[in-house]
Amino acid sequence: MTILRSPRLADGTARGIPDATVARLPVYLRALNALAEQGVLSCASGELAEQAGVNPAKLRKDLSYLGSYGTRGVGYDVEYLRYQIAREMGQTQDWDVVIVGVGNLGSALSAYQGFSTRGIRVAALVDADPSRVGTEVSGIVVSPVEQLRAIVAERCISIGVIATPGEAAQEVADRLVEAGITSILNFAPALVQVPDGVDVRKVDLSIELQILAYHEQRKTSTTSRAVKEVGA
Amino acid sequence: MTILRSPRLADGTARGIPDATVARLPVYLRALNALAEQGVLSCASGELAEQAGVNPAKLRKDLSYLGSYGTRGVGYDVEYLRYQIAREMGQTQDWDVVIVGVGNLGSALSAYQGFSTRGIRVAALVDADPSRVGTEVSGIVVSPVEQLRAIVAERCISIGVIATPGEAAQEVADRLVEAGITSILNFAPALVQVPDGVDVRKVDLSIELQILAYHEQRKTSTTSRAVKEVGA
DNA sequence: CCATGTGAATACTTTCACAGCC
DNA sequence: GGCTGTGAAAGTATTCACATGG
Repeated sequence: MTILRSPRLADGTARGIPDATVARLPVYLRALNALAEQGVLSCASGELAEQAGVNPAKLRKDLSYLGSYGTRGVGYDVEYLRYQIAREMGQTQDWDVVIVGVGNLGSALSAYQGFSTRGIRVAALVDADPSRVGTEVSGIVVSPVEQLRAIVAERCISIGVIATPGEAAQEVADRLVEAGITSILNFAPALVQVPDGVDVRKVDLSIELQILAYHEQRKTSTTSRAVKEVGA
Repeated sequence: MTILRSPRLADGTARGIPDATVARLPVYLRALNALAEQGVLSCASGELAEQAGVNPAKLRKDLSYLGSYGTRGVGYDVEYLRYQIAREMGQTQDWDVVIVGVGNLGSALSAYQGFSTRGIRVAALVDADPSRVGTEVSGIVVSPVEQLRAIVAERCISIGVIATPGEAAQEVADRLVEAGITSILNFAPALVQVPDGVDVRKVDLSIELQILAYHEQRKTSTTSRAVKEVGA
C-alpha cells in the first residue's frame, strides 16, 4: 500500500509528473504555439527542443510522462501535442485569479498581456488601502479586502496573487486561505506560512538579481580565484 | 592552505557553490537581517532554518560550502554570518542595473522598494518608444535605447533587465550584449539567445500561474486518483 | 553536553544510447 | 532511414545520522 509518487503506476497509468517537467510544459506549450503560428503542422523533438531552449532528450523524456503522443520516425503533430499538454496542464479551462495589492506591481500584473493567452484571467483586484478601493485598474474596480471571501466564493476563484509589501504578506495569505484560496503566487519579499493543502510559489525579484550579481562577481574576479586555486 | 570548497573537481580543486545553494543564500541573508532587526545576536541552524523556510540540515550543508562560520555547540553569530554570506554573494558593493522597457512592469520594477536593501540599484531606464523617452519614472529620466552603450559604459553597468513585450526581447538582448552587459534578467515571455559568457535568468509570470493551475487541477480531481492509487 | 560540519544514503534530474516502430 | 520512447548511467540535490570539537 505504498503511495506511489513515481511517474507511472503499476497498471501503466501515467501519473505524478515530476516537478521539473511540470515547470517546463508551459514552455513547450509556448513553443508549440509559436510553431503553429508559423504554419508548422508537424515537428521533430529537435526542432521543438530548440524553440523551447532545452535538450531534445529532455524534451522527449518530459513528453513521455504524458503518454506517447509522437510518431516514431516522424515527430509530433503540433496541434495534437499542443492540445495534450494543454489538457494535462488544466488549460482547457480558464483560471480566474484574484490579485491582492494594487500598487505598482499589482497594477502591472493586472495589465499583463501574457495571461489571457495562457488560460489565466485576472478576475478581481483587492486592496487594503481605502484610497485605492473603488478606483478602476485595467478595467477592474478595486474591492476592499473585506470582500475577499465573497469574491472568491462568487467567482469560484482558487488562485490568489500577493502583490503587497512584505509586511502585509502573511496577513494577506491568511485572508486568502480563509477565503478558500488553495494556490498562492507570492511576489512579496517574505515567506508565508499556509496550512497543508495550500500551494505557494514565490517569485522574488531581488533574489533573481542577487543571483545574477553573484555570477557576475565571479566572472570579474576570475583571475584572483585562479591564483587561489592553483595555490591550493 | 586548504580553503577548498566542497564540490571538488577530479584534481581536488574547489569548484563553485552549487546553484541550488546560491539561490538560497539571499533567503538566508534576508532571514539574518530579520533576526538582526529583532536584536538577536546569535542563532542555531534550527532557528535560522525556520526563518528561511528550509530544513536545518540543508541550511548547514549550504553554509558549509562557504566555510566554517559557526561554533559547535553554540550556533552562528548573526552579524558575522550575515557579512560572510553578503561577501560571498558580492553584496559588499551595490550593483547598478539598467531596465529596458518602461511599460507597466518596467515602471513597477523601477519603483520596487525591495532592491535598495539588497544591494541592487536601478541606475538607468531605457525605452524604444519616443513618447516615453524624456519622461521621468521613479525619479529617473528615461533614455532612448540608442544611448544604451554609452550609459552602460559610463556607469559600469553589467546587469540588464528586459521588461519589454516578448517580440522585442531578442533585439533588446542583442543590444544589451552589444552594449557590454554580461548578466540579463528577462521578464519577457520569450527565450533569448546570448553568446557564451552572458548569463540569462528568466522570470515568467504566466508560467508560475500555469504551474499553480496544474496543481490546482490535480487537487480537485483527487477522488478519481485516490481510487486509482489504492487500486495499484 | 550541544549544535556544527560532513560523509554516506537517498531522492531527484538530466543525459546517454539504443531498441522499437513507422 | 529516421525519430520516438525509455531503460540505464551520470550528475545534482536533499536528507540522515553521527563524529567532532567548542
